[in-house]
Amino acid sequence: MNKKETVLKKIKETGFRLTPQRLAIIEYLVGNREHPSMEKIYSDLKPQYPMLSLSTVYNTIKVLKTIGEIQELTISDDRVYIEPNLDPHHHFFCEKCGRIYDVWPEKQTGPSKIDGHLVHSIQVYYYGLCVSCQQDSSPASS
Amino acid sequence: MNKKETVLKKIKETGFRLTPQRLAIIEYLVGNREHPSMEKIYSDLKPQYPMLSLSTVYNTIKVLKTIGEIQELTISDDRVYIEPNLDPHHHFFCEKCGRIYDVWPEKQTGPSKIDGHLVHSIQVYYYGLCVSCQQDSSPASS
DNA sequence: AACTAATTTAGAATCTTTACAATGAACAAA
DNA sequence: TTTGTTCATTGTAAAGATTCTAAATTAGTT
Repeated sequence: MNKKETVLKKIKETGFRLTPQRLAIIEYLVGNREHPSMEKIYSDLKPQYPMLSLSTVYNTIKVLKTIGEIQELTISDDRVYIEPNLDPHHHFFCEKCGRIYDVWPEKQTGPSKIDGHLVHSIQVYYYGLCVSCQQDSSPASS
Repeated sequence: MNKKETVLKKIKETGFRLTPQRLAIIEYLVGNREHPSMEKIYSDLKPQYPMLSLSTVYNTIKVLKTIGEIQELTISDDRVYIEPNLDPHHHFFCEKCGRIYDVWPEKQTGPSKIDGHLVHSIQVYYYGLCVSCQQDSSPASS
């Protein structure tokens, strides 16, 4: 069973309904190695699915987060980015261009408890100047 | 020279002006082990400094970030939290009550470059259920 | 085919953060 | 100490992301 089928099965099992809009969003996210914002998901899908609304994107992302099939990155204060790739890894945020890069740690450290607090997930964010922006000296893009 | 004097000196040296409002905010933050939001800083200081505006809090925080005397935590998507304590440490965010706890790593890992990207700072965020919320079974507070 | 509850939709509302323009004040130089 | 320039403050408006709402629709079940 592939990833998409796994997600659809989980949707059903948890009592959520499968709608064309949700299917479209799931297909968009499965295998996606980018970190799209809500607006990006919406505007990318809108041409092909004109019956899609931004509210539904928010709603579906909430469902997918609830069933543990995506994570939300609060790496920047301007908006939330979606991480569909649950393989444990870190992120680098370029303070100049705003791009987000995946960073793969040699070994993921993941304590289940820390100071008595129960840990559900961990996010490691690196901030700085990306390779691309180190080369050119043009002004910041955002 | 204590911490407060260091910050004041740095303000002057970098060409920024020292105003009563900025002094009040700096005094509020130096030694503060909490993670106040902009609104919290404003409402805590307002009674004693009625001539303070929220705009000035934002402005002063921007200055303090520029001179490297505070960090901003984007641990939650609802707002930015200020971290006045620059001793390198991590943070735990309780998904039930919203409290932020400091977490002190045994040894801080801090590469200056990763995949070629120049790293200026690192944030490690843990998410889960805090000690306090594990004990009681009352509904979430936010 | 009918039923019920979940979902979608568009738009309004909310909330945080930024922008703006007029007023005020810090700092340096005379 | 006074003056002048530039930066800072203030209050409000604007922007932008996210949430809420209520009516219409539809998925999944009977």
